[in-house]
Amino acid sequence: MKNRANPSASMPQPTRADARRNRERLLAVAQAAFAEHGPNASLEDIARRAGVGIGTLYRHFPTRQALLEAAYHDQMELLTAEAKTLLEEASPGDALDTWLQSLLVHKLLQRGLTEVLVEGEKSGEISPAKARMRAAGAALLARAQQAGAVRSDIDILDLMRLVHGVAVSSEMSPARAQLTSHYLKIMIDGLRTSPE
Amino acid sequence: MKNRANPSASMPQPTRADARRNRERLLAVAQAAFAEHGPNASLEDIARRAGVGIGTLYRHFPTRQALLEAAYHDQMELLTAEAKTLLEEASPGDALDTWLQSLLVHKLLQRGLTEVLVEGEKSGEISPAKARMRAAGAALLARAQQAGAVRSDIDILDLMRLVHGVAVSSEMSPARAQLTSHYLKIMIDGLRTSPE
DNA sequence: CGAGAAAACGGAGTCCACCTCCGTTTGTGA
DNA sequence: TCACAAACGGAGGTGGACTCCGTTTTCTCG
Repeated sequence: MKNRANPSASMPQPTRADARRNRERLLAVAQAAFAEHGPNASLEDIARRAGVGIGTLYRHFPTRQALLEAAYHDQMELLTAEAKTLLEEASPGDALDTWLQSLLVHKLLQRGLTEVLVEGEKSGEISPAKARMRAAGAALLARAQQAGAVRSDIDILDLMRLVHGVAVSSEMSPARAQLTSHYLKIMIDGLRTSPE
Repeated sequence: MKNRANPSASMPQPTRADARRNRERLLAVAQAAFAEHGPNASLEDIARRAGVGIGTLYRHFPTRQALLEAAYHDQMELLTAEAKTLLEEASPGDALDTWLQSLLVHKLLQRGLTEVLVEGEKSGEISPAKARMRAAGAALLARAQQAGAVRSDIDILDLMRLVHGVAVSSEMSPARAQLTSHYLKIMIDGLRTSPE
């Protein structure tokens, strides 16, 4: 039984110049494609637009999920950073709300981020960037819970799933943006209520 | 511009005996297939298992959506009936909660119902069964709102979308059932809080 | 600078699903 | 019984996912 593929999801730093170049182009095109067509954008199309063969795409990113994660790597780092900053904010509850809102803004702009963040739980294998973001979010959540601002019977995974649900709820309506913030408010109100 | 296909989504009562028979078999197989593989089950497979050609499937149900709606027709009628019954219940708030819970139970058992209920909003064309169910749910919601048990800034569509979100949230986890009811509770708490 | 090996490339080929079109079969009413 | 509309079914075109392997490119070392 040989170990699955490369170290972290999709080898990060190829050695050869052409490989690195192709990886960059693929990521750039993939970001645009996912933003435009959602997470099911055609991989053959992405390869074509990046000017590489389909085989090259699959060598760099063995699964769709790997490509998605790589494409949203920067977004996730941004959200990680924001969570860390928000840890300084005076009100733990407000800090968490703000972060959840940021999450949704990113999700709206980058359709497909949602899937990245929630998908692949059972399949083990969480990318480092995603793990970092989760850890940062967990800290924010824990602080809010200790302050009594948020019910204690949820963890960071629940939170991610719920945000995912909110994003999906409003996805098909033309007035997505308004609905999303409306639904997020409702969910946040639900989080505030203590379990008992 | 000729009118789109037949009267309501997918002609309900074919005249010829063989047609009616095939329609039944298709529906039975489709229900099983959607339950097992979700709303993206292979249509060719459904046709094969029903012992008819793929052309026959498409003649009866021009789109996947039409097949889904027909397959879940009975479920929707049940939910409609339940909503009407619950209108008699003493506590308007509890009645709504109970109904939402039923919705989710059906959704869990019949993966894909969710999509049926939410999908096809913009595309106009709502099947009569769905419309009836919505109307019944709307009555339940209105009563709860008038009793002050539920915030007033949502309508039945919001409610359906939120329930859809809850179903999706918990879908990928192995412990779906527990998560679902947990998330539903959170959402219901959020609904209770009045907007101001 | 010029091999030669290793790494990377690319696309043809396979598989599978969607959906349409039209020649063939079947049920029904006269 | 027969004629004809209704219904059937599957071949075929489209397009995406993913694999495999002969060819090309890059890097390294003498």
